[in-house]
Amino acid sequence: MLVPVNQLVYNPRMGDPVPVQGPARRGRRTEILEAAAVLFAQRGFHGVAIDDIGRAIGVSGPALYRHFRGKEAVLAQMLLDISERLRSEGERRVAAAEGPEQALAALIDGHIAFALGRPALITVHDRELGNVPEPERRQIRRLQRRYVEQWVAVLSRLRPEAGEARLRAAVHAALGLLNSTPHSAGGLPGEEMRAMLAAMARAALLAG
Amino acid sequence: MLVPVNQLVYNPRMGDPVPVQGPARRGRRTEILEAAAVLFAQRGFHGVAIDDIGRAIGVSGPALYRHFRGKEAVLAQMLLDISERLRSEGERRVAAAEGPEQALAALIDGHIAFALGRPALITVHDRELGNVPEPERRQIRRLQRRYVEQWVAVLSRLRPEAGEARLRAAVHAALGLLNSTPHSAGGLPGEEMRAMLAAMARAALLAG
DNA sequence: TCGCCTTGTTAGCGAGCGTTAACGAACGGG
DNA sequence: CCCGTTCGTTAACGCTCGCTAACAAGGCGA
Repeated sequence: MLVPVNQLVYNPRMGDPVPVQGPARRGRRTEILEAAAVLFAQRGFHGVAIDDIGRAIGVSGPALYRHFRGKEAVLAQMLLDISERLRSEGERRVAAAEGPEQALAALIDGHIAFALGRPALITVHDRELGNVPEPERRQIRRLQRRYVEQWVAVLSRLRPEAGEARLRAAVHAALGLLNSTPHSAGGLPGEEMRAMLAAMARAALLAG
Repeated sequence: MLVPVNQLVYNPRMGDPVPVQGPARRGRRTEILEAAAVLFAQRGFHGVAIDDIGRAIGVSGPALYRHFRGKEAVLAQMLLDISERLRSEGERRVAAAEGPEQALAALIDGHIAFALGRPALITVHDRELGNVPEPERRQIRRLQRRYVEQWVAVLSRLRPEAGEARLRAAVHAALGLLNSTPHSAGGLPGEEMRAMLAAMARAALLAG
């Protein structure tokens, strides 16, 4: 099997170069972010060493510093990506929907797709904000707040009698329900799980 | 103010002994477990040092080894306590209820009381199992499973048409909803929060 | 072809961690 | 009154970690 040279890992101590297994050579930054997400989700930010991340993608530890300013920068970039993606996807979906019922369903479906498709990212997203250094922490919080406010806005059109504080708390609880799926994964086939979570989230939001 | 001598912290480097502030002299083991729970919830198991735990209760780091075999033993004891308490309380409540509707409401209320009353414990309980060493890990898992099965049993009497796998997944999701309250805490007065969470969990479980 | 840029490598530093060792003050029973 | 037990202390060991330094190989434009 022939492999382009830039897919080889250089390591004179390990004998001949070896092809990088993995997702077909996107940028190394992305590769690092994905490997780190899985590790952070499994063991927590402080439980993962720089060398672990490197080993997961077939390079040595300090190679990471060619792409990030440090370990905290990896986490910060990761959470920024997730928050921004949730927010923009949410905006897109709400704009494309006609009426608040459809908008709510679209928000729920989008969040479920993300939670089931990238469980590690969702896990890190709601556990590790406290380890992000201060400048980026604020930005991530802002994005998260904007995302929640989309949900609240949609929901307050469906339940105009409820106060905003209550709706916000209800949205947080519903997101907690959806975000818990990575931990309790398995058991159910994907499509059934998706439908069940959607029904549960919808019922909870309308009952809260 | 007079203080019993055994409430004084001995530390020759810090000048005169100083009264222990804190919950009125229960056992040191309990004191350590409670302080550690708060710290673990805030920063994660690996983000907390032995010295942090000691400092939180007014003693130095290695004092902990008079009461626990090590840092992991603190975590293990903590999760064992929580799991056992959830399980036994659940059993008690289910036994005291008449009919599955009341039993479900009792389980929900009990879990909410625990989540709102001891947010740090709940947080640690569903995040840090992975850091518990192997002998105790299994025991904790067994207790958790028994607790979930109580929920499943009650729910399957209310919805006999649904398969057990589906009910189990629904229960996990509902517990995720309830366990998320520590993160989104505040905003709502306690009683309103309690009632809202109960309504949401009930609706979600009956809709899933 | 030369030389720079990119992206790896290994070696090592300094800090922090969990843990153990050795010791000391207060208390309680003989 | 002493002496063992309990529960603290400080010091230090060994290990791991994040990060930097110094160097190397391949690609590519002038």
